[in-house]
Amino acid sequence: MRLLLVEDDSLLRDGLRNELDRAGFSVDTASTAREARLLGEQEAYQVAVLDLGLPDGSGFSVLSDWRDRKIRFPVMILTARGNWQDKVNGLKLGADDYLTKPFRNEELIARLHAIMRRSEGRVESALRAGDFLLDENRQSLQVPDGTEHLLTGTEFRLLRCLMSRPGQLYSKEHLIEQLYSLDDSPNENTIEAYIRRLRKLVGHDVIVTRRGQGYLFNANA
Amino acid sequence: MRLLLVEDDSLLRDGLRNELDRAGFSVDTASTAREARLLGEQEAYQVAVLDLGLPDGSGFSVLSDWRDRKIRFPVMILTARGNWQDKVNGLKLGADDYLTKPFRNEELIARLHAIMRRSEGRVESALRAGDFLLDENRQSLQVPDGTEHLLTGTEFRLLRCLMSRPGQLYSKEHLIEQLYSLDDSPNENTIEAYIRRLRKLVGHDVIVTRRGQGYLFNANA
DNA sequence: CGCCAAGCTGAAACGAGCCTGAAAATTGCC
DNA sequence: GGCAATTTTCAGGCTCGTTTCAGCTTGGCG
Repeated sequence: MRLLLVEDDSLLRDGLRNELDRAGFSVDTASTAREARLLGEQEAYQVAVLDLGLPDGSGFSVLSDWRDRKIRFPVMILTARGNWQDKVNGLKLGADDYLTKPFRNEELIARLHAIMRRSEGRVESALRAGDFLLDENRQSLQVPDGTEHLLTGTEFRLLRCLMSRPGQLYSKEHLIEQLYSLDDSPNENTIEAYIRRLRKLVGHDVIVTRRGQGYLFNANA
Repeated sequence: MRLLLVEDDSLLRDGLRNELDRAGFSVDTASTAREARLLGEQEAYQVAVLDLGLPDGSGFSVLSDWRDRKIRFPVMILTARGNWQDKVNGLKLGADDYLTKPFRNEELIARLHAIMRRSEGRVESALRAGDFLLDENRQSLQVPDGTEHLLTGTEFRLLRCLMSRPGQLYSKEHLIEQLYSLDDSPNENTIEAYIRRLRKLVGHDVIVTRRGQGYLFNANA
């Protein structure tokens, strides 16, 4: 789940990146408006966290720029406490939520999950496909016979990607883009290795290989 | 589906070629205006991607040259950010779309499909001929009795070519040109072999042989 | 009618892509 | 710093899509 974090204060940025990493996001960071615009246009994120106070221009301009270009991932705005005006402007420009500093990391993450669910038109915090249930909070998978498997971080993110649209074909390249941030892309074989491990849980035929094209999740196999 | 990629930056060029390859195009590349003019005139492309910044003359000259010579494949122009003038000039000269760097590869590919559909006067992303339906996304063929067949990469590209203009005669030579890039052309018998496999799906008489001339798709056979 | 060229066909050869088990590297934690 | 869990890589084997081959059939032409 790719996330773009736009924050100029390096201390806060690194702290947040760390926190978001552990929460299962693939984080890219930008520290300037310029960088933010570029990355937002070039890469496919599921969500962005945008601090309004940037050295080379307000975060607003970044946001409106993205929206002009029909870039549509949900955006969470960060701003200093109690700035009424900012909130109105932000939401007007199409921000999806708004958080005043200081805040607790758990709250940020919870709200991020919320706006992402909303943007996918989802209500519950678990992903269902056939008799498979992927629990976002417990990072676990419930299989048709009822047993629950705890997943490692990467297992979870890969499976979430596949299960988010059952039947949809995902190339290995695309999956790598989704699971990792820009600056560390592993070998494609890594995906094959994880597919193998997931198949041990869900059953071999539930994840279908389309040779030369990619993989897809097929709940009724 | 042949595509001419004109881009002088070798890094970007190779990256794009890769991406376009996977998207099912047979890509030839040119890195200079001279090369671009030549290939555009000599070969039959369905679409071209043209960077404006070339070492030996602007991409504009290439485009106007093509258009003067009544070469009519759709052209997607690439240019640096926010150059209004370029956009106006480009569209005036008969470019079909315009993308500013940087951009996301998915966007480029989506837009390429769009301008190609437009240039063929087609709207949906599936190709219909009689009761046959070729689905670009699923890379599959629906036959008159309703069953869906998944196609391999080459089967798909060949069938797409034939179905794009039902009744149109295509020589084996021409089909090879369409399916493969300049630097790897297989034996003509390869086409015969694939025709045979497609006939097993669509029915023998739906693909008509014109001895010494080629093949054509005839939906009502 | 008989010859030749073009096309058809089944099978085999080839190679890229995928799978697999294990080893190596990395990360997190005490 | 050392241990355990996780992630990533590697090498080998296997599968399937692609291409070729050789023999056969068909159609056109004298």
